Amino acid sequence: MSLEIRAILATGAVGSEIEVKGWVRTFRNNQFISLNDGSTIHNLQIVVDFNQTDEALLKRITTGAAISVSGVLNESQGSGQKVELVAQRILVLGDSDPEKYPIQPKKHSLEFLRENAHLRFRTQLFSAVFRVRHHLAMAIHKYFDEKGFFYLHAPIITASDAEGAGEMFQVTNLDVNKPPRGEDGQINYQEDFFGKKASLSVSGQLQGELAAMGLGKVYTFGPTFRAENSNTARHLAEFWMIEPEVAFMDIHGDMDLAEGLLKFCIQYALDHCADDLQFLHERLEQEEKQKPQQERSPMPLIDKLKFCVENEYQRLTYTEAIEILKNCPPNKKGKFQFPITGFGADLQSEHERYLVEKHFQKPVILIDYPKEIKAFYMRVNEDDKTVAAMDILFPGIGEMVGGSQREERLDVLIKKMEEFDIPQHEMDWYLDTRRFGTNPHAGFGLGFERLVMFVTGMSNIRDVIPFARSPRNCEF
RNA sequence: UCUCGCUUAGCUCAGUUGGUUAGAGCAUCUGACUGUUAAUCAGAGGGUCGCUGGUUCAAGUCCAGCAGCGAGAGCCA
Repeated sequence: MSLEIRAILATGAVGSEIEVKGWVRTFRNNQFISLNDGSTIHNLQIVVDFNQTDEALLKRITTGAAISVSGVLNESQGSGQKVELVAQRILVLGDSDPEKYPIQPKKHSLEFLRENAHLRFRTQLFSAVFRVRHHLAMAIHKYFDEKGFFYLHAPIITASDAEGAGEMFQVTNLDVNKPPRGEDGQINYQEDFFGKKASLSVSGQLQGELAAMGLGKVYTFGPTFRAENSNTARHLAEFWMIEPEVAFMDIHGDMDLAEGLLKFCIQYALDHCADDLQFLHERLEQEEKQKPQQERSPMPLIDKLKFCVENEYQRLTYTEAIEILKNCPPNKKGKFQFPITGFGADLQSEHERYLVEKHFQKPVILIDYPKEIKAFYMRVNEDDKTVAAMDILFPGIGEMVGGSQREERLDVLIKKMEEFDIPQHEMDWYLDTRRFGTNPHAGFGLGFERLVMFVTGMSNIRDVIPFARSPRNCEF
């Protein structure tokens, strides 16, 4: 039985005879193997007596090779590690041709590793990122489970295109070269697999609302698809989203739920990923040193994470934010590309960044947006000008969470749907929630990859998902 | 989709006002050394300068188109 390196480093007894399996990171001095098995960021040092080892075997111990080693765990004579494994028997399980293996014992650019996404799990950086990603996913489930939520599997294929969250990917098994057409020349979707036009889901919210109207508190956590031609470091065509939906809850409860979730997840990562976060922290500090003083982040990674757990997020209304922005120096000096003149304007990235990174210097929750710039299902406030929407903005990330209290009044909702040009007959099942036992309820969407970005300090969203899907890119 | 930038060895990059045979570090290979931690020392191999076309006696270098990648913006999570 071979042991995990994580367990050996944590509890391995000096003098014990053990076996390990892993991949060679480096082989120094014909004598020292750095072995990693993915269980931890740390490597186990294997000591080889090259005088007693077959030369042909030594030549096969190359970067990337999979090996099995048995021997005795000793206290290390070197200063880099406490214990090391003195090899008695080494087996090469899988060779790795050093002339061809792309991952070298040297620094690689993130772009290069992205092109080699199938091999990047073998680097310290990406193994750390994906271990953190795992723990954050566990934290999501733990938070909701402890609060009595039920995990709802919303459908991935949907025939509803009224969610308005973005462009959709069509799902069909019709022959795209010669689809069946009706007399009017239009494609006849009655002959398609579902008997109607279908797409990949852009949001599980509407289905979440249906479930919340019986189960009370539910959340979804699954893949979500947007066919937008977005080419940024913050968008993916396929990403994972968490969408809780709660009956009998207003916008303030919604904010508490979201802020609590973010703090819980960040604390969970601090508790469960200390070694990986330490590595990411140091990596980021190295990177910051390369940057000019002005562009440097005001806080190192772990301090920033602790700050976001310990401090209240700044809550303010859209109208208050507009006042701050209208009177702020960059607006007065004309530094904004989109100057703020008054109520009604949608906030651009530059405005959100000013509020979060310059003015408040902490996460910000904005509520009560003008009703025209938000989705049809958000509840109209008493002023009839704003809706009970909330966005949580994070430094360096932008919008982490978008949520709202839902419009529970049937007549108001129908009127809004007319204003937004949403065909009522297609959404009858949704309107039934307002016809039968309607009540104030609320929910939000959290972009999982954006949370992973924030916690790991990675600056490109394609580096926190195993295999990124983005415009013109569907490799692996 | 828009704006800007980049594309030179396996990787990261340098390459002057256009001018002989395009360089460095790392990696790889060979040898030496053998308690290393990005090991060290000596040597070697490695290039269709993204693609297509143009200007010129002469193009890695200038121009145009295309492609890919990146940064920012829009859309949003």
